[in-house]
Amino acid sequence: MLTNQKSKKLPLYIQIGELLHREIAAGHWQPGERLPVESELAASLSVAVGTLRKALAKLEGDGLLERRQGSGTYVKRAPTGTAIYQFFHLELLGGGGVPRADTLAVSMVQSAEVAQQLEMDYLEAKLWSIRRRRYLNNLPVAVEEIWIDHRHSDSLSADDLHESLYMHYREVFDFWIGRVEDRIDCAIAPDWVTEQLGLPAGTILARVERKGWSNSNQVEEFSRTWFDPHKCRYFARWS
Amino acid sequence: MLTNQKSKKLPLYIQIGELLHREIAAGHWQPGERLPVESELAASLSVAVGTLRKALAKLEGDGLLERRQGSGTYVKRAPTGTAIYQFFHLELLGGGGVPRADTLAVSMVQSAEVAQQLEMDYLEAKLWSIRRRRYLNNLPVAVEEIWIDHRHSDSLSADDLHESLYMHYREVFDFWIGRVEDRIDCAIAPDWVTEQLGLPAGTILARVERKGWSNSNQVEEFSRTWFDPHKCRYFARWS
DNA sequence: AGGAATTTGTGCGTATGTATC
DNA sequence: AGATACATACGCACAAATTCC
Repeated sequence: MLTNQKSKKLPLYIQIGELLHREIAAGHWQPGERLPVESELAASLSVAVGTLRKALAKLEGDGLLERRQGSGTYVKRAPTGTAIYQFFHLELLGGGGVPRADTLAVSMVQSAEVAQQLEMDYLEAKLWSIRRRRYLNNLPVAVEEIWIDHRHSDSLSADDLHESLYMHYREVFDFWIGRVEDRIDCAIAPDWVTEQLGLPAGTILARVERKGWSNSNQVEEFSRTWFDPHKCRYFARWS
Repeated sequence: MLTNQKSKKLPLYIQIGELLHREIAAGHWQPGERLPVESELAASLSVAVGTLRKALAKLEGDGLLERRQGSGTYVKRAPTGTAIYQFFHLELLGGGGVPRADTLAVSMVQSAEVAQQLEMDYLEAKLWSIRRRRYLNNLPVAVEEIWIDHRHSDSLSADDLHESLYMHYREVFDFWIGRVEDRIDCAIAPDWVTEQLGLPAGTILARVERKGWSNSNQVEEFSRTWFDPHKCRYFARWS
């Protein structure tokens, strides 16, 4: 017998939230633009202000909107300039350092483990692998491998890539990373990593695994960064 | 005791949330137990139901409570949520884990290096050193040493300390930690650390160095946490 | 099985506080 | 200082899920 999925009505605030999400994704409100004030928007959508607020709060939590008391509700802007490094959290041991990266290799790979991290439908899906070396004040401090869905681009070569991968995403792939999760530990680094850093094979290095979500809340990248703890460290601020 | 600045009034729903958090942490409601119904709880706290609901929703988001429509609000048995302890950022490799800590030793020490981190006037100043072992789901995963200004307390013993050190600060020392900075790398752990974790001397472990600022923006604590990367890892979310 | 009571979820409206412009 | 816009807090009515008889 065919499945008889009961079409359940979603709560109004969810429907409103998805509607607004679609509007923003379609570009009806540009990044950085201010949305109509709550009372107007609620009236135009024929819902109570409280219901609209609940929808907006959810979108803010997803990183799609920014709400500022006394000012307004804004579509989150794509990061520009130095803000492109807002998610870069390595620093020299003495603090700071100017980040730079160069691309070592770009290749098409297949990895069920990574596909799962990217929440892809097919674990056999093809992925772009990008291997890069990272510098702080021109001192090589880390090596990383980044995986993205191959469907973002038919062909990809080291020459194509911007130095800032996040800038590349935004300008070429038409999305940007709005949220990431990092997990840090240490382990024996693969040989190709230690080679690039001029360290003996089998060296234990610190490792950062990252999952990155786009502005439309899709998992878009997974990466693994190995850094030399004698040269740099990961930093975090919480409040 | 050191003086601290007058605190700004927090929103009622935050106050209520923290109150309930403390009640649960203190075990006044056992894991799995159902809380009083919203209307009663709100009445007993002299707040509107909506305000209480906002507090409960936040605690649910933090993984401390579970709310079931038609049934009730329950204290979560094994919270996997990440924000049970706002500034505790270790998790098991599979994710989550209930944090616990016990105190190994409390002593008065002197360390110019740490005094500098604490931005103290006299580098020869005396400090309290608190050494603790940390657990996730009762599995020992990390060992840490925390230093604070000795002037916070004339005498300090392991028995005096709350299990949550931050709660101890707030209730006994009359300040609270509102912001921290973590720096993560890996290094050879001291012998007293590897001993406590049952690892061979000279093992390389992941290390978190933390500086904590109080509500009045003074550096109040410095700590060094060593964790076993085979058992847990540090996590961070950015947006 | 079924219906009533209980409990949380949703939605609405309003008044007041607070940050920003 | 005043206007604007979001944040907080209150209260009420009804819907949906669960529990109990």
